[in-house]
Amino acid sequence: MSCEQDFFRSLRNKGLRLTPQRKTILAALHQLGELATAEEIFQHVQKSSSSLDISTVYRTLELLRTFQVVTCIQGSDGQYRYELAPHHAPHVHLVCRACGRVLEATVDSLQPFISDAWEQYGFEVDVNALSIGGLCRECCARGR
Amino acid sequence: MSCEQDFFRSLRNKGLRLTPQRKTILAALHQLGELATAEEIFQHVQKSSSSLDISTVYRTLELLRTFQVVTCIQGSDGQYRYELAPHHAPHVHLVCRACGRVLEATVDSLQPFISDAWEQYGFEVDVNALSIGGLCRECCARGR
DNA sequence: TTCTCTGCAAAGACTTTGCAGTAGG
DNA sequence: CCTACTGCAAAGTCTTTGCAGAGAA
Repeated sequence: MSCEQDFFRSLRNKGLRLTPQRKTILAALHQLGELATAEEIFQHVQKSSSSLDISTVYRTLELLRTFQVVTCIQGSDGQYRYELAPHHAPHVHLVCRACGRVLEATVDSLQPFISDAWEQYGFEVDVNALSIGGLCRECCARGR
Repeated sequence: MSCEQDFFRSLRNKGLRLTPQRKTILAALHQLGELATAEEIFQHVQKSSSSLDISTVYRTLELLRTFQVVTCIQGSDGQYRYELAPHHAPHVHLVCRACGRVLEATVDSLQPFISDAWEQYGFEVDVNALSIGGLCRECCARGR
């Protein structure tokens, strides 16, 4: 995966190292695909018999975040959730406050707001780490 | 403040009670105005010599939230911040990921997105509890 | 070899919960 | 007078940190 190569290069530029643990976590992120918590990544890695510490997961995710290899949002439960920075189209996460489900939405219709935030407030919206709270179809119907 | 009257009515409807602590916390929210953490509300109340427990603050904020008297967002530090549900125009919070500052933006330019989320995904956006991450003007300039 | 990284264990920050006494309606 | 509410203390959850040994470059 080219992603690892890129990451390795970024690391080397700063005198940092590509350890097996870091490879493993990067691989887990690929496999999990969707937004995953540190704990979920940890569990996933445990299953594939590699052993590593949860603190390493946190440290690595933070590192990946500073390199913009992953993005992170907070779910409705307050936990951080990570995913690989999209090579595919940027998207927004719709987080249901009732059931916690996360939908992905395109950002097209958000464009006016993004421009507006920039022009009026000089605020640069993190398009790739956007989470929008609300109620999903099912919870709406259920009258929550 | 009419807000307290309304709250009292809502409480009574459910057989709940309007205690001095609840009044105090509601007053603190009025006085603080801006987004405040549970801890800040607690501190504020301490100063005015009323004594109450931090757990009561949490419990009351949760109650106020279920009655939609307050809305709550998470700051860039992951803490929950509360404010009275706007009688004034709904607004969005722009949260700077670098310095934590929170700006308020109007929701007008967000309208296309809100409609889109509803039409395409059946998702009802919480307009009053929206927090958008990004970089504020200063942190942008500082090259973060 | 050098200096970053890891695992371990412990601490930290914020929030929630159980319980017995207090007090609102 | 009933039962919701509070303060207290303790536990819980997620995340961070200090340190000494391991291992990448």
